[in-house]
Amino acid sequence: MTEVDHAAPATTRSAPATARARARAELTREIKDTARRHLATEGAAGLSLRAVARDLGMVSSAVYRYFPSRDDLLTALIVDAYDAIGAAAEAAEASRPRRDLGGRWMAICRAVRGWALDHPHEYSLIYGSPVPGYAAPTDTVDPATRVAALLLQLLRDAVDAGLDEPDDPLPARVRNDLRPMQETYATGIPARLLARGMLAWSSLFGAVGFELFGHLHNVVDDHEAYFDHQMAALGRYIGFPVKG
Amino acid sequence: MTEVDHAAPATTRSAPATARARARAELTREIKDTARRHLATEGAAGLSLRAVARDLGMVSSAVYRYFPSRDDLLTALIVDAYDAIGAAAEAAEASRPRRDLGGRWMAICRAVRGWALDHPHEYSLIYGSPVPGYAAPTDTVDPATRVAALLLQLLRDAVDAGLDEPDDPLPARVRNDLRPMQETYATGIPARLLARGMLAWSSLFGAVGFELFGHLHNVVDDHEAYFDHQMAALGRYIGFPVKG
DNA sequence: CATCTGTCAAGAGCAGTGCTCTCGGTTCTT
DNA sequence: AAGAACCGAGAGCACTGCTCTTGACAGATG
Repeated sequence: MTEVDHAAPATTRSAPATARARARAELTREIKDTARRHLATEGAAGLSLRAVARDLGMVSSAVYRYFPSRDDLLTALIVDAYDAIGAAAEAAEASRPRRDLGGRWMAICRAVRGWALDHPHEYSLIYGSPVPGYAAPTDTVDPATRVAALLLQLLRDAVDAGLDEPDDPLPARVRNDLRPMQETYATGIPARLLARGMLAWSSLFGAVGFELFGHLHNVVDDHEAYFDHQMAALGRYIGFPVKG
Repeated sequence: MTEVDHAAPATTRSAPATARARARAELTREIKDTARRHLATEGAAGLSLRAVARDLGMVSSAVYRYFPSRDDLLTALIVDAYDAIGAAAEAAEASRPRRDLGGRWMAICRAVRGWALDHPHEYSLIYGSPVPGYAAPTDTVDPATRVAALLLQLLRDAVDAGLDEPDDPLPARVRNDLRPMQETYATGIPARLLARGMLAWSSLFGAVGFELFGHLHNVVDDHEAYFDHQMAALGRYIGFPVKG
């Protein structure tokens, strides 16, 4: 989405200089949009470049001018999906008062679940099994961290608000292993608390995945109430004051 | 895997009466084996009936005599995968003394992770995003419950051993929602404990999925130690005595 | 033993896929 | 205005899942 800016140094970023570049940006967006629509109905494996081209009234080979391969188109969709779920979580979290740690935690959880239910195939794309034969390029790692960054900030705020470090045993091996990332992204968060937060992190996506992928079929009926309870319990486990 | 038995009422089940039936069973197994091998290298979406046939030295249309469609072959692989991971978990759990609740919990967790790492594509098939355009038939639900059944038995044993029900708040809505399945599969397990167990259940697969699908890249290095610690913490959260 | 029925592998063929290459025409740059 | 870069169209390659037909064979029946 920012390739144009990289390639055209001396142009304003909102309106590309040439008409060609403008048309290109427009068409790139349209391709992604229809691809996303196809993704929503057919799923990732059913995403066909030819079908997308057909929908746009162009010939299949023309699409290759914009995305050199099907995987590149997929990558663009993955980046967009990470950005979208990150933005959804950020918006939900920001709507809560900063001191309401439990509310912010629940807001993030609900936003993640809500976005996943609204965009199941896009969620599968980023948190489901990786598309076989497709290796996520490095462009995807940055937007992929937005939700995690939100949770880390929440932990940091909790520490500032006086949240005690839990007294779990934490093996030295794990403590040392976490140190590099702790120093880079989680300054100020004690290791034991960080470990608990990371457990909550993967458990959140585990719960969403279980619901979305059908593993709660015939087990739970009121998925929303169930999810809310489990995430509240998880939040309390970390130490957030969650009412429930 | 039991179609022959259903269709041939008056035959011993170990040795099919006719040579033809024997050959058929043999070839069915061979097709599944090579399909599994292809799955391991190409992934689910790359599973090609023609390629499987080629490997077996037969023509593609012949495979359709054994599996009416690609999806049916996939279903067979899914059933086998559920059975295999269930068997792995059962075997690991059974190797622990019955009273060692924490050890049994950790054995199950490690077995699930170990099997997943050994068979990543098969794991993706059953616990990753569902294959698009493919609806899991009812044949798959039974073997899919083996790991969960193991955990429920563990909870039951814990109750018998005197494990107290946690004093979390549990909304009446969730309690009522869980009642039917509680009465069918989880008799004797108090609702609050059951809820915690189910959180651990989805968290276990969330953790395995996160590792397998690359979400811990550049976050954790020593995945095994990290996993062990998180599962130990989770086990203690349920109330199992896990040393760590 | 002969015959009849059901099963099997083989091959051709259909519609679809990702992707490459070439061919003209347009557009931007110098 | 000339040259370069870009673009859409079309043909074509190798592949896919799947269907249909054909001829060979095995097993039960007369």
